[in-house]
Amino acid sequence: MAGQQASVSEDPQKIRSRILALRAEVIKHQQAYHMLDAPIITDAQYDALVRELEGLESRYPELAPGPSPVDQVGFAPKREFSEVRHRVPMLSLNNAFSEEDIQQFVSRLAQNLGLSSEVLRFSAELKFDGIAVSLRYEQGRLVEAATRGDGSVGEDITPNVRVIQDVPSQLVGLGIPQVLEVRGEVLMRRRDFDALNERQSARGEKVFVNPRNAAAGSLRQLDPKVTAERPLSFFAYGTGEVQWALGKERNISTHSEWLDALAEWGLPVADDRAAALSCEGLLKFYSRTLERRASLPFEIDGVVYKLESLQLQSQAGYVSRAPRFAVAHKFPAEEASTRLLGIDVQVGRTGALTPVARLEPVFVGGVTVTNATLHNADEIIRKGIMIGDTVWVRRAGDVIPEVLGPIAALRPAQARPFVMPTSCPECGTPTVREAEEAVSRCPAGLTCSAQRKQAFLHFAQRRAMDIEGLGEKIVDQLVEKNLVSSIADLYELTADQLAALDRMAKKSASNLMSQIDASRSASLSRLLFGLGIRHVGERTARDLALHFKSLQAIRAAGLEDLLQAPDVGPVVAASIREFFDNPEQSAIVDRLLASIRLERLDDRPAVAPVSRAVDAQPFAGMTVVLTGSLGSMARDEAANWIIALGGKTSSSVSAKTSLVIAGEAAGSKLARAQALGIRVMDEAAFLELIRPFRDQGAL
DNA sequence: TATCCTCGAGTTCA
DNA sequence: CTCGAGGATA
Repeated sequence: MAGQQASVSEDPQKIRSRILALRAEVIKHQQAYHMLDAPIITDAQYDALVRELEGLESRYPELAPGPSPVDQVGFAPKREFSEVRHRVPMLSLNNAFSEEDIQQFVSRLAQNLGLSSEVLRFSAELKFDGIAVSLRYEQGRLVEAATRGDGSVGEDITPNVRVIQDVPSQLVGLGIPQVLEVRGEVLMRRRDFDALNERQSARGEKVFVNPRNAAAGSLRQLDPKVTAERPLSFFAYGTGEVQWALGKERNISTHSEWLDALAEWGLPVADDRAAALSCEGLLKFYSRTLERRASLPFEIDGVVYKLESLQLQSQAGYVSRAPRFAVAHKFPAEEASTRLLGIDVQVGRTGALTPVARLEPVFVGGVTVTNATLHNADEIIRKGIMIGDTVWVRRAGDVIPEVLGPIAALRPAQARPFVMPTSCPECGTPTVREAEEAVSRCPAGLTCSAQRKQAFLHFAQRRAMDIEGLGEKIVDQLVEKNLVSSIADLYELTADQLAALDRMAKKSASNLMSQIDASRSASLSRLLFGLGIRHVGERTARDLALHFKSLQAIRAAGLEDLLQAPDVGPVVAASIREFFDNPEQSAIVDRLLASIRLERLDDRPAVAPVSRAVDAQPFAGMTVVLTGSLGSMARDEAANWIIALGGKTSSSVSAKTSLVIAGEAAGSKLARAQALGIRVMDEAAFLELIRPFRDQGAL
């Protein structure tokens, strides 16, 4: 792929051609990014190209004649817009990717200034993923707006910026300079982006890959009426040219004071910022912001640190195209492009065929991704993905990677479309697809080895029979060696049989044996869930157990009886009947009952409400949603506390939700809660709330 | 009948 | 975590 370090030998001819190739590549991406608003590679990949080119050009200046694209901050303006020359150039920032980079930045700066690094103080702000613009105010009135362009000449986008609600056309307040150039970022909030895309696709118009592209595309409309319909936002983060009226200079000595002043005059300045931090404080700001990244209403790609003292800033000066006194501390990229090598088809427990993308490994969102689900055939068509494409992969706050879509320009001639197999890839049975359903299924049931394996894994999982040690590797072997053909056979396995398996010593075999034995004493709700009846999940299994009180009663229940149980409708009732009417399944249940003692109906939250003692129950009558990971206790435990203290938990945020408790790395649920204006509590506050009860040892 | 709310099912990587 | 779909409710 482009951007990989070619091992350049010392042959001058080769170095020269590498430099020329890199220059061509960099120029191509600069054009794609700045002129067409359609980047082909990620910022990180682009940065890598630039770094390699810079390295070669500085080591071998004699082989690199003429101007280098590296010296261009951006790219020359599109011809449709008239040019604006920036009176103070709009520079870019140097990037840092690690703590070491930051420490180095601080100590180098201290050295340059002849000061100790401990005395330096910095401001910290968000680095918005949007479009940099410069707004010129004269006597407080907006007179001109321009894009960054190549840093010295940008495009005149004044009519478009005038229709952005966030941008005041008139500044308010006292002590406004005669001339004030405000530097800031135009961006689109996530919610606005989603809504815009929905509208675009409803109208059959182009949808945008991400908010940044949407903002760029919207800002550079030739017709400002179109821009006016696009929900753009603006945040100010600095200044360009400033001229004070004679004798009216305001005493501003730090960067943070400037931001305060801009906010005072009516310009939007992001609240998420910090002043006067030490190097250590910067790193704290970074990690705190990284945690909150997913729950912010807009996208950011890092944080920016600037030396506070304006006087020291001017002492520090500039290196070619970036200030020495500021640095961008970038987050790991959330999006990356990579090649789609193939699409495999997996068979799930219910026989559902799921296409899975096999990707060339790519580092995105902090991990290396090689697989990503594509859900179903419709999804692949909707996204227009073909095998062999270069695709965008995203791994946002929500852990699970997602293929966004192909980069059309990079589609190879031999790319081929995906075809859903018409027979099961595991057992060859012809697949069926119900009308109106998105999934294809293998109808073979337990005859299909893939489904049989999944049945074991489901039965053994923690929330079902909780047989630790019965994982994928072991199940594969048990099934392939025909040691078991149904879950009932598990209870007839011997320690010798287990010990004969690969990767199974005597010790682990006997551990597994005792785990299996331990599961012989179980609750009805766990067994019901473990059977794997379609549409009967953990919750429904529990409802059924508590309603019918015995497996016999459930097996004997007719459709009418089943419908009486809570949350059971015609589809679920039919599925239950079908399961027990199947002679094969029925025989398995009979055999299981011979091996298992059902000792309880249910063994989870036998949580007694804490009523006495501190009589106010903090969660009385509330519906609470937990999201993110709590550092100090398991989610289940937290849920038990909420139930014990009068509340109810739910898995999704809706208008009925009364409270959201957000742990670390909380994602979309937190964002949704904020959108709906629902009360949000962090872990510390939650612990504080339950502390009196915890101290008493209730639970 | 339409809308809202939950549940079930499938999935990734370290 | 997200999607789709089943069930409850107005």
